[in-house]
Amino acid sequence: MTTRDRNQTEQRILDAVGKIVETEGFEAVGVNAVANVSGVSKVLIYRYFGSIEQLLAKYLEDNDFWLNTEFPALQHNNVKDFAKAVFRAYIDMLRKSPALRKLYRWELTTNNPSIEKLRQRREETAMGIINAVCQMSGESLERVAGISTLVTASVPYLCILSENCGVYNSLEITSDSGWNKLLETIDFMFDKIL
Amino acid sequence: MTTRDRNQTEQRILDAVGKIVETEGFEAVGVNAVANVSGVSKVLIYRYFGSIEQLLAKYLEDNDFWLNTEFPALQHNNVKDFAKAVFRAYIDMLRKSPALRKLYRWELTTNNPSIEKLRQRREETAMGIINAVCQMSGESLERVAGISTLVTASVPYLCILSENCGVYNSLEITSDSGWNKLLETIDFMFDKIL
DNA sequence: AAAGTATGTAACCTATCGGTAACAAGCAAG
DNA sequence: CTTGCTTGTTACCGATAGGTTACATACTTT
Repeated sequence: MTTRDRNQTEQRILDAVGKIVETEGFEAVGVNAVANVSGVSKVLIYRYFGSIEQLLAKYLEDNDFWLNTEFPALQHNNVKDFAKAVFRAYIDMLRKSPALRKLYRWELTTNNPSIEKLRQRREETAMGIINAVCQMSGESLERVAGISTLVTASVPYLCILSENCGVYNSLEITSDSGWNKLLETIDFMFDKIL
Repeated sequence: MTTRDRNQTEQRILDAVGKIVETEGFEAVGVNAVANVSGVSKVLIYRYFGSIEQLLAKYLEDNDFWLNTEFPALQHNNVKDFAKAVFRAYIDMLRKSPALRKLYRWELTTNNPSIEKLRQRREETAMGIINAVCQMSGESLERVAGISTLVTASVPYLCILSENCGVYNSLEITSDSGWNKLLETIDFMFDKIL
């Protein structure tokens, strides 16, 4: 394009990254692919972003992927409902966002400074919530962390898997039907445990 | 090599696949890589196996990756101990085998007939166990399937992640320490729920 | 108007990928 | 011995990857 507008060009490049990420994942984000999808010469990618790594870093920065949904305000009266709501939001987030699913998938095959930073922020957010639940419920840190881990680790796995596989343990993970059953189980678990 | 022994050559190729899978994962298994690692001309890979897909199919067939550990014999007297033992075995299996971790990782990014077959067999095995637990405990299928899903989905996720990340929700997923805490939580959960 | 800088493209380079053709050498059967 | 099949290697092909060089065009500044 001969628009001669650096800001617009940069945005065009970043938009192309987003499109590729959503459809094919971070693994597919290369100079040639971005150049083709954006319609911009690949030279400009290097000129404006330095490298693909830095381009991806910028993309991650723009779409702030560290646990960004505003979590339901801490309701100090009811621990169980709070915990349930948090996980519900977490599941919704991952089920709705292809890009986020692709990010979680990418993290399983790759490691780099951007990802480590993301993980660190996520860890902080998660531990904040976990500590809050600990105080509210009187349960031990290990217990709450353990339960939380079972849920927050299985969810991305199932969400990623659902793009290739329809049924897991007889649950339809591609439709609300299966996820509602899972949510019921999670609710039940918190009722019994917390 | 000029050994002139087809069986041995085929084995050499398959061994190379195994080595690549364990270290770099299924994504890295290409003709050139296999040829280099095995020291065999890549022409022979095509001649003896047809394609990389078929080579991988053979590899998966040889190392039977469908939930293959002999699970603790069904103890009809104690449901909880049975469930705990099953998951303990599952975790051990995944933590011990790099190849199996790589397989689970591969399944999240790829789909093909071999993988679908694996998933189907796994589904059957899992549902066999789940149904057994249902009958023993009197719990509903949805409940048992839900709980089982939380565990069997979070475990591969954490095992894969542990190759790039040391701590998750304050748990050390790279050492026994973290996993023991998780096992305690699982035990606790079964005590409270089943 | 002239010089310098910012924006853009086309063309090229090297490396590597999957895949094949052509050829060399061993071995078995007539 | 010679014919024919099997096992093996070398060398090549086209496609595509990341990355760079060289050049054209516009805008800004003096």
